[in-house]
Amino acid sequence: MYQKRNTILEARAKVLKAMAHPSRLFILEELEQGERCVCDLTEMIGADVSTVSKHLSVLKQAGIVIDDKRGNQVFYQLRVPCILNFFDCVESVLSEQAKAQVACLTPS
Amino acid sequence: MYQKRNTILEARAKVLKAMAHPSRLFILEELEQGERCVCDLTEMIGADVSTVSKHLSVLKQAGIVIDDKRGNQVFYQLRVPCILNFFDCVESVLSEQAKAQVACLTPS
DNA sequence: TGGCTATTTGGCCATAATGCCAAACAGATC
DNA sequence: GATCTGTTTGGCATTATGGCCAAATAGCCA
Repeated sequence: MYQKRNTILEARAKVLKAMAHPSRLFILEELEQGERCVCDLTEMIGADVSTVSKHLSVLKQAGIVIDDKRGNQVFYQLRVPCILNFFDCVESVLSEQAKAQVACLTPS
Repeated sequence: MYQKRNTILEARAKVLKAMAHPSRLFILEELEQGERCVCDLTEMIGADVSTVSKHLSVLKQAGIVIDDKRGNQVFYQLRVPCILNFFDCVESVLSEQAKAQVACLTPS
């Protein structure tokens, strides 16, 4: 039973881990607008193509994006768009942090 | 402008990274039920106390939990409960994966 | 076929994350 | 103060991650 729960937690952790990188979050936000080829994303991110390709492969392996080869380029798109709803919540973590920091700096 | 966007993405990535570990997800689920002391969590997780303490410190630094020392024990609780809404979506990633796998194995 | 573009893969290095043990620290109790 | 319990911190070994370069692969077009 515990084993089963752990398996689920590991699967979830993998998905989160796949998202937990600035460039990969950037990619997800871009894909929210529509599909993008590797070359587009590479130019926007400003890293080596191989680096971007590896980020995309991480997202793909996690099941978050899918790829579609057309001609000699590969287009990626979101497979599970709801992924992005989460950020409202992440933002609230961040704004809590900000509030706490202000409270810390404000002489009471 | 790009700089600003990157700062935001880095902040979000930190929150996700903090969550992206099975034991830390376990902790978050437990805390959803209510506050827990380090000793409780340690027993449930079955790792060294120091390990669990470090996981908690990761969550705390990310702003996801807060701690409250009472007597000689420390109780942790969720600071941003909405964090858990996300898992419906993560589950849909996982079920998509499962579907794809089945489709792969099924002779067409 | 040869050359061109787009993408992925392998190799390597630097850095970060994980987990344990041991030691330090904090609070309670005697 | 001495000691016990609960928690955190430091140190270390192991493993994973991120990024670049170089090489391999795939599709196009002449």
